[in-house]
Amino acid sequence: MSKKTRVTIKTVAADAGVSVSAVSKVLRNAYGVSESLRENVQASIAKLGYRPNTAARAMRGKTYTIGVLVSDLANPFVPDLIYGIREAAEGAGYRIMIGVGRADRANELDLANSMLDQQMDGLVLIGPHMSADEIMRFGVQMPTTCVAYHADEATSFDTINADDVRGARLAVDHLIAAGHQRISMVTLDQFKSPENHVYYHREQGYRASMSAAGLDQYIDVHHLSDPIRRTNDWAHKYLQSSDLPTAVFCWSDLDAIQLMSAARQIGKDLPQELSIVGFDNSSVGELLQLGLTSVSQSALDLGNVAAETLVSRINGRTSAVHTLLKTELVARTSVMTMTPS
Amino acid sequence: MSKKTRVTIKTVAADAGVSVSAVSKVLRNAYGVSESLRENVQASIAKLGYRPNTAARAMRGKTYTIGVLVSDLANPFVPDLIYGIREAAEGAGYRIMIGVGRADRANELDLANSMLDQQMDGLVLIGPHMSADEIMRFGVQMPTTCVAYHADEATSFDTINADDVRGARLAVDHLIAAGHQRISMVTLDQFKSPENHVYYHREQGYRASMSAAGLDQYIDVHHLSDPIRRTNDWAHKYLQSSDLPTAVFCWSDLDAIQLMSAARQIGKDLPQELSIVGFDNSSVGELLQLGLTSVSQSALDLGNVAAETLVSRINGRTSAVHTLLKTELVARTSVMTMTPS
DNA sequence: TTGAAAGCGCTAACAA
DNA sequence: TTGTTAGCGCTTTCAA
Repeated sequence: MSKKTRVTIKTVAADAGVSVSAVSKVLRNAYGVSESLRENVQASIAKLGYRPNTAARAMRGKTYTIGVLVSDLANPFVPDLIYGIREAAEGAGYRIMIGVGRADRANELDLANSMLDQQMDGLVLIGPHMSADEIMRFGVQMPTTCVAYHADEATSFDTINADDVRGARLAVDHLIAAGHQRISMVTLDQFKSPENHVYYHREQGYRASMSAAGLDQYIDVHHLSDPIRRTNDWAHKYLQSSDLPTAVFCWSDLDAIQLMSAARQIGKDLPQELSIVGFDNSSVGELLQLGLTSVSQSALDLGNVAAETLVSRINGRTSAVHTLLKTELVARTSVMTMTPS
Repeated sequence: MSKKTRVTIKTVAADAGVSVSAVSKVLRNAYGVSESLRENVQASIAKLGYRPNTAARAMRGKTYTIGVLVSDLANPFVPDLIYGIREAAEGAGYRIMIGVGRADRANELDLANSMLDQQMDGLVLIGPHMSADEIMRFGVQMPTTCVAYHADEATSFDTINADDVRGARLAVDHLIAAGHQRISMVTLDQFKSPENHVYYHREQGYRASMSAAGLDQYIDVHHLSDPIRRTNDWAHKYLQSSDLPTAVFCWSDLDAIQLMSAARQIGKDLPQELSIVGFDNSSVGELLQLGLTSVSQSALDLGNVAAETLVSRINGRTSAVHTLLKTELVARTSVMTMTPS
C-alpha cells in the first residue's frame, strides 16, 4: 500500500512551527496552551487533514474506543441495542467496535481478550456465555458492563437488565386476567449457570405468577436447546399435541413469532385456538404486523444506560452498579379473552 | 484499573532467557529460529499467559484484524454475510471487527477512517453509501473490498456481488413463465450514483426481462425512500389501488415480507390475488414460513469470497478483482400459476 | 506557556 | 541461529 508520507503529529508540529508536545496538548485539550497556539495548531490540523493514529495513542493514552461483544447477531433485538449503545457512547466521545461471538464461550473469551489487546477503553458484553468468574477477570483489567446478563453480586463489573422477572409476571398475569389457566412457557435449555441468563429469570416470573394464581398444576415449561434450536420443527410437533394449553408465553419474540407462523401454517385459528405472548417487543414483530402481544423492554434505553454506566466506570467509578429497567406489556391481538364458562 | 505488571514480550524473553527479537520471531513464525528455542519460548508464553499487545504491533507490523463496515445492521441479510466473512477471515488468521454506519455517508467515512487509524490490515465495506471516488481513496491507503456495491471499473479496490441483473431476470422470467404480464417492481429511491447500488441493477434486470417479453407497457416501478422507508404504510396504501398488478417483484425480501404481511392483514388471498417474489432468500423468510419465492444469493458465499479476495490483496495483489456470484431462484408458494384464459 | 526527551511494546534491519 | 538496536506515533514528565 503506497503510504506516501502519512501526516503525523510531527508533520503538524512542523507545519505549525511548534513542538510535538504542543500539538499533543491541543489534541487532548490538555491544560496549559495559549489560545493563539491552539488556534494555530488547529488550523494546521485542518489544513493537513491530520488524524491521530489510534494504535500509537493506545500505547500511552486512551483509544476512545469501546468494544461491544455480541453473542448472537441474528437476534433482531441486538441491532436496536447496539444502536442505543452507540448513541450514548458517541455522546461521550467514544466510538464502538463490535465483535461477534457466535454464542460460544471459548470464542467469546478470545474476542474479549483481543479487545483487551487492542487497548480498548471499555467493554460491553451483550448476553455473554461466559461465567461470572470469567467476566470478573476482564472486569479487573478493564471497565466492563454486561447487558442481558444477571450477576447482582459481581463487584468488578456492572450489569444492566430489563426487569425480567417482573416482565414475565406482566405477561402471565395478562393471560390470567384474560381468563386463561392452562398457560405453558417456551424457553431455552439451561445447561450452565442458568441464574445468569435472562430466560431463567423470565421462567421464575412465570412460575411465580402461576403459583400466585393457584395454577401450579398447569405449570408446564418447554425447553429449546439454544444454539441449534429448530423452533419451527419443534412448533409443528408441539402444535399437534392432543392436550395443547390455551396460551403460551414465549421467552422471546423470536420464538413466539415462529410459533405463530407455524400455527397459522397448519391452519390454526389465532388467537381463538391459542393465545401467544412474547418478550422483547422487537421491531420485527411490529414489522410483520402479526399483532403479537409482547413484553416491552426498550432496547434503546438498555443500550443508553449500558454505555453511560460503562463511561462512568471508565471515568473512575470502582463500585459496581446493577441496574434493572422497567418492562411493560404491549397488548395487541394475539391473546383471546375467555368468556367465563 | 489495577494493571499489576503486564506481561510483555520482555517478560517472556527474560523468563525464557532469550532476547526479545527471538520471542518476536517465534510469535510471527519468522524464519531463523531453532526448534529448541521455539519450544522454549512457547513454553514461557503459555506459562505466563502472554498475549501480544495489538496496539504496539500495529505500530510496526500488522494487526491481523480486518475491519468490516456495515451500513445497516437491521437487514437480516447482513448477519449471514458477516458470518461468511468471519469464517474465511479466521481461516486465514485474521479476526474481524465490525463498525456500524447507520446508512449515512459522513458517518461511514468517519468509521472507515477510524479503522484506518487503528491500522487494520484491510477493510470490507458492506453496501456502503459512499461514492466510488471516496472508496478509492481508502483503497489506495489500505486493502479494501466491497460487497453489495457495484464498481466494475474501480482499480484501487475490489467488489464482490451477486449477479443482480441476472437474479432479477430469473425472478421476472419465473413470473412471466407462470403467465403473469402485469408485473410491478418495488425498489428503493435512487438519489445518488444509482449505478453503484444493487437495487439499480435489479431494476435493470426487471426492465430487461419485461422488454424481452414484449411487456414494456406493463413496466411499473415503485420507489421507497431508503432510510425512513415505511414499507408497511406504503403497502397498505398500495394494496388499496384499484389497478393492482397480478404480481410484484420486490428488490429485497425485507420489503417483500412486509408486503405479504400487509396483504394478509387486509384479507387478501395469496397468491391468488397477488403473486410476490423477493430477493435474498433471507433466513427470516424461511423462519416465518411465508412460502416466499425468492432469488437466492448465498450470503455465506459472498462473505467467504469477500474475505478471501481481501486477504489476497493484503498479501500483495494490486490489480482489482470484480466478482459476480451466481444467483438462483428458489420457488415456493407465493407465485400463482395463471391458467391461460 | 512551551519544548526536549524518555519511553509505551513491538518489529525488522543489521551485527555478531 | 541469535542478539542489539533503532525506530513506529504518540503521551507525559520535567526543564527552560
